[in-house]
Amino acid sequence: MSPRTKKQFNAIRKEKESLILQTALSMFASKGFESTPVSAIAKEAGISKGLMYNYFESKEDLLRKILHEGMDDFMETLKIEDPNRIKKPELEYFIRQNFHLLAKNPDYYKLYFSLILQPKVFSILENEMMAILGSFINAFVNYFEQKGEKNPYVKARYMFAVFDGVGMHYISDIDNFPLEEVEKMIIDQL
Amino acid sequence: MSPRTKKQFNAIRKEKESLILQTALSMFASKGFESTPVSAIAKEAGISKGLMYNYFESKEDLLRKILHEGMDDFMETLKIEDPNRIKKPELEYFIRQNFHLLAKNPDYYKLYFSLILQPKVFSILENEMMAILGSFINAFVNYFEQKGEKNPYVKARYMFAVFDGVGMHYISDIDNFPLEEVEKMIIDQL
Amino acid sequence: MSPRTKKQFNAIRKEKESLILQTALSMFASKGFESTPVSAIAKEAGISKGLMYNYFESKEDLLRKILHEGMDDFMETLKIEDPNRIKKPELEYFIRQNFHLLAKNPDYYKLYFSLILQPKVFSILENEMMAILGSFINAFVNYFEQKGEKNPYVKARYMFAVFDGVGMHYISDIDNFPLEEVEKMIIDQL
Amino acid sequence: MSPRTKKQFNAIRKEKESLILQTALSMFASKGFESTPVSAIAKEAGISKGLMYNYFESKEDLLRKILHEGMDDFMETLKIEDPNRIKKPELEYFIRQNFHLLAKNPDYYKLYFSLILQPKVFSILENEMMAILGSFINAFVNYFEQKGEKNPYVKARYMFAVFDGVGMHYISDIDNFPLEEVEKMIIDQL
DNA sequence: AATGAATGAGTCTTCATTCAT
DNA sequence: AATGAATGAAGACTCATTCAT
Repeated sequence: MSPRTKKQFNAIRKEKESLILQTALSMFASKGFESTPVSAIAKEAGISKGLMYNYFESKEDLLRKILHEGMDDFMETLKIEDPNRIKKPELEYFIRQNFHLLAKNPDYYKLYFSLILQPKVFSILENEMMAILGSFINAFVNYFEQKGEKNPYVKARYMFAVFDGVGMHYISDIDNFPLEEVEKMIIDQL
Repeated sequence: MSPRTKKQFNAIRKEKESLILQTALSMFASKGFESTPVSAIAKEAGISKGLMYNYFESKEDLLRKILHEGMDDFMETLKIEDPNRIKKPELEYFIRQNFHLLAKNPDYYKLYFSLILQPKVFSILENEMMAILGSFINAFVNYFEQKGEKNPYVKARYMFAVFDGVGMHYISDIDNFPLEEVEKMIIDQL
Repeated sequence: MSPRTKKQFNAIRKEKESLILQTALSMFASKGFESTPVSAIAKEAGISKGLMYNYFESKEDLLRKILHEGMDDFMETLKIEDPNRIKKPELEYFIRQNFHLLAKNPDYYKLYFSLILQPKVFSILENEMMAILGSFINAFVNYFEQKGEKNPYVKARYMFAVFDGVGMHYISDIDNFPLEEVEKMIIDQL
Repeated sequence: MSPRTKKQFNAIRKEKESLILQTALSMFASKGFESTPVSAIAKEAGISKGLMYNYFESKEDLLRKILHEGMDDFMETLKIEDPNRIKKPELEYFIRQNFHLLAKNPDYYKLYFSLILQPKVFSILENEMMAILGSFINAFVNYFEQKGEKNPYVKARYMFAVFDGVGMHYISDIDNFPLEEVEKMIIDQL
């Protein structure tokens, strides 16, 4: 009968928030953002519509939080020690991790790709994504410069285009796309 | 006094249809399909909402026609004589044309990419797109086999992933992406 | 090359008007008035939408003319010589004609019943119909009075209710409804 | 402070659903189904358009529910113990009830008659109505057989045609149609 | 913290009618 | 007399969001 402590409250809140995020991610991925009503997410998550707005300011806010969470994971996994002195093993690791995340979390990437290409949604994250992409590109440019490559910037942009292209094709055709072999091929090209 | 001739009517229809298609393509590309109301297209095109439905059965029909037109252009431009005996110059030509279309028609590709990963929309074109992709992949596999490449299928899928990746990054950042140099790099890799 | 005479023009006009009326009647009967667009009638009749409005002021006008035509037929067929001195054979004749028209022209009665019961449409014809019904009822009241019936007015209203009820059930189930036997039964009851 | 209980919600739902059904019935009866916009029902009921769709899936669903409710009343009131051994008092009771319902609920019958002959709407209820009509006709056929009537089937169909005819004329001219006397006349004829 | 009734702006679509030719 | 392009006013329906309890 004693009132719950603040800690308990927070734990419950966090758990419910996570449930909503998971549910929304899965539904956005399979039906699309615009085609998934807030009411459907609430029903699937087993809570009321009203309560959703206790956790997220708006549907857009919910989306933003999902994408941020994924981006945080991404950044976490792909942290580069010193972007100015990146070495080949590190680069290889980066690429492997990149594809590893993809294979491990196809739902998230399905959502990511389906959203990133929608102008309206893209605008929500444009700046953040560009900042991330920019920092990785810088690291790659640096690497290719060290290697004495002729057009380091071109090569770097090309590499990231390749990552996304492979990602897209993989999540579009998971059963047939030869992800591992392609990964090998890319690494060999370095 | 006398009614317009059939020729006159046809001219009107053709012109207006084209106007609507152009307007819609441009708006779908910049705002997204779901986020572009029919009313907005009509206003932009300077016609009434109702007239849209004189030319297109539905918003979805309009989309389908836009996509088909683009696919026809694509097929037209990239026709390969004999897919079983493709030669290097032909392949080069294919790649150049591919990027040429991209640079010439960024709006179309913006739309194409924004749709390709949305389950609901994708189903509209799934079969047609898969057939096209499949035939091109076959031609590439064939080419790489002739060249004695180790994993022709892997290489072919990789190539198409690269095309889409480059396309995506180009249309996401037209001003900065070094399309020509990347094209050169890809051709040199052959 | 000589211009058509006024007579010819009139003949053509009349023919086309009749074509439109026929087409509209048939379509209204099978799909309903509200569910039959003017454009569909025009197409079915093989003329342009615009021309329709050369013949009829509006869709409602077209409906009114159809109904009037049918009512004229009805009146024509069921003319009663002297409503004040109606005799049994005349009454029998009236009833027979009534059912005869029904069996001969089910399409028209389908339309008639489907419309007469729609408030909006009914208001178009309310006065005219009521006048007609009223005059017939008077004749019947008169007849039943002569016969020394107790409640001539009640009997008369009952009779007309029966006519419409039988009409409705007949056109709703033409194949099974025993129209002739029912007719006989009604006449025997007189 | 605390959310409403389930009971409270149920009470609200029941009351509002009933309000909408009543309002819609009344408006459909006076203006017709097709000529009554959902927005008008909402305004008349003092609620928003959107709320209508919280209670009914569609305008057609609303119509269906209204009709079903009326049919349930009808079935309830006119339950016949053993359709194979129907007796005269039971039959009289049936007829009286039939007309009683009519007089008590003219709006519903107005709607019923306005719909019954519209092909599009009729298809919604065709099967159910036909089943009901069929079962009653069987009971009547049975009764007339027992009575040694010459053409029991004809007589039965005639009776139901009469019921509908009287109903039609009554609801078309409530103030003047002598319903009670007609009822008496029908019963006397048995 | 929690509910779901309620709102209202926005979306697609239809169609009677007009009009330039 | 004839065409069909064009309009615009409606109509059904959806859904993010608010709010009383």
